[in-house]
Amino acid sequence: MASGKRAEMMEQTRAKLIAAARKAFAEQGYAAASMDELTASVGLTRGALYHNFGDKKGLLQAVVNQIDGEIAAEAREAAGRLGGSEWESLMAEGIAYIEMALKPEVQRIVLLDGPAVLGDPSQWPSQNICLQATKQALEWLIAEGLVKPVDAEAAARLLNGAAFNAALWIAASKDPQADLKKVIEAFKLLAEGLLVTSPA
Amino acid sequence: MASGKRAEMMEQTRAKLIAAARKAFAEQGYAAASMDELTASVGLTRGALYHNFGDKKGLLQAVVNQIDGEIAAEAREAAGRLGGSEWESLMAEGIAYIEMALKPEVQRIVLLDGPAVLGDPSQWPSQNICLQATKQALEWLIAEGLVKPVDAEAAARLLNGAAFNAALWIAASKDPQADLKKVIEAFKLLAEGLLVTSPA
DNA sequence: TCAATTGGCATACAACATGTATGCGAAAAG
DNA sequence: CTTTTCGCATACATGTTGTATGCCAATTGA
Repeated sequence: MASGKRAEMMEQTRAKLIAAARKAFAEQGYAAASMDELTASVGLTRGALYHNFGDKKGLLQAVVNQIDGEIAAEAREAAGRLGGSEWESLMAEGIAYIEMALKPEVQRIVLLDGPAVLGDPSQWPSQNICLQATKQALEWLIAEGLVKPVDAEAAARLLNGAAFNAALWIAASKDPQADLKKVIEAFKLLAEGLLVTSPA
Repeated sequence: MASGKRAEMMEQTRAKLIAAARKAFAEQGYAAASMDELTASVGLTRGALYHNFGDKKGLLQAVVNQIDGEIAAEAREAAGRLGGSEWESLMAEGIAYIEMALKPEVQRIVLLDGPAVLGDPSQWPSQNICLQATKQALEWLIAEGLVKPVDAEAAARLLNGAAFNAALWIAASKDPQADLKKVIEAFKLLAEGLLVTSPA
């Protein structure tokens, strides 16, 4: 059993640091966030940080992992919510990505600072969750003969890239609600290029 | 008429600084690049930098503008090289973007560090050149009845996002040449979702 | 229960980085 | 030829990351 009081406390400090970092990174950006202030805001010092996460980059990685997990869970839920076809689930998933990426927190941490500090998102273990889901859905659809025989990984990567990048644009838009509708429509049209039979 | 010796020298220092920055940012990344080393590498000091560009971010902006200009020029050339249809030109342009984005220099400076430091690329004056070109091509195709009546800006944004993001993935791939072919094929298929009449 | 030891976190220190204020010297102006 | 301008170097102030060290509570073993 164990895990004792020691490990329990440590998990708590890790959680506190991640929460504080999530807030600081979202509000000030990664580069501008001071680790002194960040740790002090939860009653700790940088000693706790370097002991638990190695360095500033390690803390960002932990934050990104957490957010990405939430995004993947949300997307899965959105895909399963409506009991539509596999293709409709894939569309729902892609649209869920776009909507998640509208949150300022996700934009700054995952879409802007993340790639700059951690490198290509497709290399993150967390991001692979999203990509893998899209890829597997595509592979199933291809095997089923509903989608043209295209490289699933390449197509998944294109769809995700389009979705995330579109979200970045919407966030800076004057009328996010209206532009979101336009993007979703265009996204569906684009994706239908992969389908064997044009819908309706 | 002027421009005199003074302004001439200043243009030269600006050019030297931009060239040095382009090299340093590409090799070490924006955050890790030391402005002391950077300026010293061309026989100057940070005094010249802050006088000419305001701050480190201003220098990055100048570098990004230069690279983006080159990308737009290259893409236009690729689009005009083959005398195909307007649609084929659009595809050639998109593919040119993907290929440009394979260069490590472009990846690190424009795709990774640029957005983190300067914000959403669609707000950059330089990036708008690429987007505007894609958008106008789409508008023409829509007016001509060749492309479905979709919001041109949204579609352009999706295409560009897909292209650039795919390039990021290819660069980390084990077999870039093979994956590039796959991505181009998938990219064409996706884009054809916008066409009114399926090709072939 | 008590001594020994582990280890999570605080403290102190060293190396740098950016941005600003000031000064010099050559080009431009008159 | 004097005066002014201004591009750039120099010097300084402030803040940041990462490491080395120390302390004290929690664990372990008898």
